[in-house]
Amino acid sequence: MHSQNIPDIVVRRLPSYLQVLLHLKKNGSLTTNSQELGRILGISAAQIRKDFSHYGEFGKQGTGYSVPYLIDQLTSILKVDRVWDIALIGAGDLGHAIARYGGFANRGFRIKLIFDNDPAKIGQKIGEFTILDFASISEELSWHQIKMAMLTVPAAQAQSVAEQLVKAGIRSILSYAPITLSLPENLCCIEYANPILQLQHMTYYLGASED
Amino acid sequence: MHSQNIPDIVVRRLPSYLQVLLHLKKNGSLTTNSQELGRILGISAAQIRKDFSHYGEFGKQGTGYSVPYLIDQLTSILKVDRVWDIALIGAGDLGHAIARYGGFANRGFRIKLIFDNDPAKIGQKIGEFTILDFASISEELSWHQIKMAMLTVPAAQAQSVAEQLVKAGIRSILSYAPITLSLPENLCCIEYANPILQLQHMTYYLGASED
DNA sequence: CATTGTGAACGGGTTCACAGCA
DNA sequence: TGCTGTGAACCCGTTCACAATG
Repeated sequence: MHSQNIPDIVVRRLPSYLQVLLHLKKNGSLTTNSQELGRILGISAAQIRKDFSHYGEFGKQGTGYSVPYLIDQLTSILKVDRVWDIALIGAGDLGHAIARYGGFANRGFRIKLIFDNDPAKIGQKIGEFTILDFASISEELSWHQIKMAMLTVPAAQAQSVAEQLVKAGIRSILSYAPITLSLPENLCCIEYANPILQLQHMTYYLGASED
Repeated sequence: MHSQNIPDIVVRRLPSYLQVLLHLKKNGSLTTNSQELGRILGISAAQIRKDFSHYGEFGKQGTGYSVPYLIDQLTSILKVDRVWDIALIGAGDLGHAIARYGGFANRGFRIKLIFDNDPAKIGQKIGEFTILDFASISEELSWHQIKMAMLTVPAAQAQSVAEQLVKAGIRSILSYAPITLSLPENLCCIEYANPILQLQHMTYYLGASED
């Protein structure tokens, strides 16, 4: 481990490295190298080596990297060598879809509680979950020691709800609301999931002739 | 309009500018300025002015920007001054959820066709849609003049399906599959939607003490 | 007088190129 | 020989600072 302040742009690439390594492992690869990883991810081999070098020396000259060892290292660095419980806030269509989606569990994340503030929804079931009253969020999060949330409430409520989440102890928010949240950034880490923005980025590059 | 090769990192910010402007307009603002936009988005005012300057001079000294005018400009630049039809590939849980999600229509995107290759699903209904046979994708896309696709098939099939999409005329793919697609990049623009990667990025910053 | 548009300066991320090592 | 790890060079995006202007 070499340095304290590793650029966030480096940190953002680590999860995709882990994803590729898990894929390689599933296909039976025991070793890989920076060139192969770069080819798969579409980035340069030098960049991958440099990124790893922020955390230590994981490879062997002439051989490359041990896939299982590198997976262990990245898993540890990303702190996903454990299961993180998540609170889902907002039991609308999107919230329902996410609650029913099974893809998180096998990657170290587990949706544990679901909240809404609509009296008509509170108490109802989504699969195994019972929708809880958002008014009780502080006690529930504290009891279950939950630090991460997914936010699927309407845009108009997202800022206010996010502020209450931080007050209730949430330290990371993955927001599906199409607004930029304003929170004390030393208290809470925010990521946005917004397919509209991604689609608009792509239409930019679609030629005028194409319809 | 000043230049031809505008950095992609600039292009990626344009959709979020548009998002904020639409939000301001809904709240009744007729004008804004680079400082306000920067504050809302958490980036510097200089950066916003520089970004706009790639495309023209949209503001007035001393006054700032007209919100409706800037919306028009960005809408045109991003080519979202029209409706884009989208093909949804994969009618699993995620595909169903996206098909039922109503948030695309009011932003210029419309899911038009849904495909799957599972005989048990072909012909079934999702809301208004009938699931079509993936084998007929070329004719359908060509008939409907569709250039954009959302990919919600299992990871194991994603690469092969993506290749067939490109052959069938798709030029932009928003992929929900947790793998990196390898496609001729002059033929197809790819975006990835992968909440796992975003969650792993956030756990990196969650202190060891927090559980 | 407030705010834009922009050349210049700055800073930092990427690539290069090679020493070092299995 | 093959590939890593890394200082140095390079490149490019961001910020600065100010002339221009309604």
